Amino acid sequence: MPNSVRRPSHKITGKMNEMKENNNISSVCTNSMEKREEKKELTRTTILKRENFDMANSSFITPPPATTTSDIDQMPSVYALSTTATPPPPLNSIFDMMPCDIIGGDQKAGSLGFIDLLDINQDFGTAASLFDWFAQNPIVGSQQQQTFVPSPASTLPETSEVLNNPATPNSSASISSSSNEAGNDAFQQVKTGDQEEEQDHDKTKKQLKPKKKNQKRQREPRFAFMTKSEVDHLDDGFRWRKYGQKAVKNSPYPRSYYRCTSAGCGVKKRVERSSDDSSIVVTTYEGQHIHPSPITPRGSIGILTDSTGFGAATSSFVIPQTQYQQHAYMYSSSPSLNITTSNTSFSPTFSFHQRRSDSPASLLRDHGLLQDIVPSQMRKEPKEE
DNA sequence: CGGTTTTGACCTGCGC
DNA sequence: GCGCAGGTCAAAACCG
Repeated sequence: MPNSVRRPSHKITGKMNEMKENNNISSVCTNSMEKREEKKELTRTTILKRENFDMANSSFITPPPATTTSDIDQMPSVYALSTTATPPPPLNSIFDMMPCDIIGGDQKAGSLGFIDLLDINQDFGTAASLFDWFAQNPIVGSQQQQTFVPSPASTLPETSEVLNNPATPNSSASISSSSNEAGNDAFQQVKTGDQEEEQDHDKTKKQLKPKKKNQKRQREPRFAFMTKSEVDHLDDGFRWRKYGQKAVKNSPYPRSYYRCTSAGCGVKKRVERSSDDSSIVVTTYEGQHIHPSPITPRGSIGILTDSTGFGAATSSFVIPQTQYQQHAYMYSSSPSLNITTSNTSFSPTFSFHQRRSDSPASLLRDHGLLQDIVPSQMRKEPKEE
């Protein structure tokens, strides 16, 4: 499926060669066959994981394999950053039992659908997947407090990390839905709050083609998450075309740029590995999908769909998400960090992730990602409350 | 042949 | 203005 490296080794840039010499990076191979085989191996892992899940019954056929013996086995450490103004709306679905930001920080209609979660899950590589955890920890109902397992204080998060932003990956949000009008409104607020992007859809193109001078480039809201995976490009249910790759400063790993292949859809995403922990992949989405996911056929999982039929068509979940807190939250696994959900309104009792040099926030901050995701004012450390 | 990836060149924003 | 780094373009190569 992936074309992998299609050029002879001599085509690889010096930087890449350098990277290969210094790291055991799966994505950096000067030998195309090597890389291809490597990809196959990774894909195999992915498939195995998917097979563990009974799509028809929405349950695991066999217990998902645990990867560690730590608390992380119990539940994934999930970190999230949300950048919107108010708490998310009520979650009256399966999402009630999920860290909302995992399934999407989308302000319009929820981002990553259940299917998409699966897709992500399937590519978690060796990490204990979120889905694994969900399957094992059927937290049902509301008024439930979820305390996420802390990640090792000395290192990066062990499993996955979600950084949320108004924008979400496969948000069906751009398509109006009776079930999430509020979400749409909220989304508008979010967009206008951040920047006036009425034609955000066309904006991307504009900013690419005739780059007018003195016209400050405005970016789509972003949504980023971190996953521990051997696979760089996670399958999120959408089709992407790689349009660029750049070496990242202070990082041996390159950053790849992808664009949604759907006509008119300007959603982009970039994927890079953490320089500190090569097993962690940081995926950043930018923009809103204006179309259903083309690769979410596992419809039996579609527990929730949106009334427009959009969600139904895609088997993706649509969360009438509105706005999030106008701060960068860390859905942390730290014992002191809790997420409490309510059945009437999603008013998570967020606790700010304590500043730690090795925290995901600082990680992103230090590596230039956070600044792209979270508005500057929000990047400021939350005040003690 | 159409779609995707690769990759050097180019553009843009920003700090100095 | 200059240099740097991030982001994008687009031709060529590649794959099914």
